Amino acid sequence: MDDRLPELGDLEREVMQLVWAHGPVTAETVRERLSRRLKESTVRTVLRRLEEKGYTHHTVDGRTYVYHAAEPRARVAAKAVQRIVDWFCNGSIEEVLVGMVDNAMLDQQQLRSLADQVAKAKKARGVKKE
Amino acid sequence: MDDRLPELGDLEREVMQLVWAHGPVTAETVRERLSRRLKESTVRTVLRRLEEKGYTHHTVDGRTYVYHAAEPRARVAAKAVQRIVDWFCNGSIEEVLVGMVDNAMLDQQQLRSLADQVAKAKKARGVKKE
DNA sequence: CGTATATGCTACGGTACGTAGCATTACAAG
DNA sequence: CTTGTAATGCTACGTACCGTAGCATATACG
Repeated sequence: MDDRLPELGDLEREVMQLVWAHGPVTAETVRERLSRRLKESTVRTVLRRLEEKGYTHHTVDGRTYVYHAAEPRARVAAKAVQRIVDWFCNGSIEEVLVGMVDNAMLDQQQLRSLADQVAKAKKARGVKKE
Repeated sequence: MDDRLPELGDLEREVMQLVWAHGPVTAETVRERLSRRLKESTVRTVLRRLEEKGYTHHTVDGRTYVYHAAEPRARVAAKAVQRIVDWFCNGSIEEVLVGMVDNAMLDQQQLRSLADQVAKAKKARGVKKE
């Protein structure tokens, strides 16, 4: 339930954004929305690789593959961050946050308000895990 | 002052850990401390690439290159996190933190205590930027 | 001058990724 | 049943990155 997802290339990431943004998608719908105009087979290859990597899974509608995100965007992002933390800071999230504050990406007030938002978000969603 | 550092491979990351952990280092000292036993030239190549990538810079002591970390570990980690946030969450740090809580990497109490620690760390270091 | 040591430069094999072509299959229309 | 169309399956190719290392060269010291 907690596998490490492999990293993504630029195009793969761009495609995942589309998968997350516009519900389940087909190769065609992805192709239409991409900035660059790529061949169908290119898009399909990317989608297939994303599935191999565990980012999506697909269902079949008629003859057409419909791709769904395997995990919500926020969770994937969180895992990516977790990996960073493990790599660079021996698992210490504190150190990273301190670095962010230090780097002016974040200030204390923001951090505090984040704590509130998170608490609210959790409560709003219900306890779900109990 | 705010360039995007390229990503690192596994060995490169391991070497950076040593650079951060044990002050300025030479290729030899890195080699001695590495888990695997690698050739000198290998270590030097890695160090050189790290410098090209902007992670280190070197000074010369006699004939020997001494490598220093270009930026503190926490700052590099923070930048890496920032990149994740940009990629996946359109710059919303909130979303990532919510995801982390959701993923049980972090809970509200931790987050709150982090806010305190960060505040304390900042104060302890002095205002430095004003 | 010769020897040890440090650097400069180049290389090679594997893997990931962007990109795409070709073969094949399935279903619908005639 | 035959044929065309649309979707998939499989393979490939070039480039870049990275782990790994060899060989050539320069320099300090005895």
